[in-house]
Amino acid sequence: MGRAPCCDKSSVKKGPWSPEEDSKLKEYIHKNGTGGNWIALPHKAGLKRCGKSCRLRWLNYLRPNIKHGGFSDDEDRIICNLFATIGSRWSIIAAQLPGRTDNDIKNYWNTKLKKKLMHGLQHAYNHHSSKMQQQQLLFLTASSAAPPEAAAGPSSLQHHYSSSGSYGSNNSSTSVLSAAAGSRGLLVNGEHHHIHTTIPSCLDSGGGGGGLGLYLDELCATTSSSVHGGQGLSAESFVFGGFQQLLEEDHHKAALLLAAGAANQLDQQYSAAASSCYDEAKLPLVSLMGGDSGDKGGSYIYID
DNA sequence: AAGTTACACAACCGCGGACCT
DNA sequence: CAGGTCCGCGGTTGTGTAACT
Repeated sequence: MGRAPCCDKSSVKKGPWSPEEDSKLKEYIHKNGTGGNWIALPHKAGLKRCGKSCRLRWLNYLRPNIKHGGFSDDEDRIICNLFATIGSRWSIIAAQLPGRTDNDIKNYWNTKLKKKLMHGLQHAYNHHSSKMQQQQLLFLTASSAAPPEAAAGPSSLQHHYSSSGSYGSNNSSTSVLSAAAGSRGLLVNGEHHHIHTTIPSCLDSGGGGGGLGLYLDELCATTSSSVHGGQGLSAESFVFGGFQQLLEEDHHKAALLLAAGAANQLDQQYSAAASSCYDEAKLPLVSLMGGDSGDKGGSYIYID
């Protein structure tokens, strides 16, 4: 037995709302409130609409004090940072931005902010990696590009952390990061790859050297690393994403490019760190993680 | 000027979970 | 406790319009 439909689809109007419908809905809610029952509301308000449609229209458009468009740099930063920490939990992100709706933020992210970040990263990457300038930089998200295995989340994947240095793990941020990472999948080309992170000397805040080995045993893997202690990646530093670098000549190497910092800091932060680290890196440099502890932190990830 | 493409935004859909009976 | 109902969320699709050819 299937789920009962929320309304009679054949008798409700769909598509864009007319000004008359808007005013009916506004007037009704101003007089009566939502009544805690969106299903019954359209009938009471004299609207031939599904309750869910009314709810959406009210919350995303008609509700007082709604702001549309024109996101500020501060808002960009907040969105990036929250996306880094909790992933695509738009309602939670929206709660931090008065006047913004989850739908608005989601659309803004998908249409503008993601591209803005990607462009900044690609620009910096190309600038500092002439060897790879012919290669394809591909944005990846679990929902759109990663294969089903990756989209299935961490439980379907095997993550092994191997330590080749002295670092500790932070369980609290592990959980946050795993949750965030679980919503994404990062495809690492078909073979067994080792991913290492290391702190570039220029950015190391003094916590000591050493690298983190993160083994990805399967074709696909979510990425997560929350090792703290100065060497690792922190939840706060994990901004979004992933990029996949498909290496044409060295075809089994793939790279993750994880954005760092807020959108308007990307070029500056990435460029500075990448330029000082790139020369040292024997393996393809694929990622910079911006630090959460001020401007000193940061890590690279590379894959061999 | 007409046709096509790209983009931004609005709206819909289906699922999971909370709540109620 | 089980089943039904509804809400809220996130992903996806649809639509209008600006930009381009």
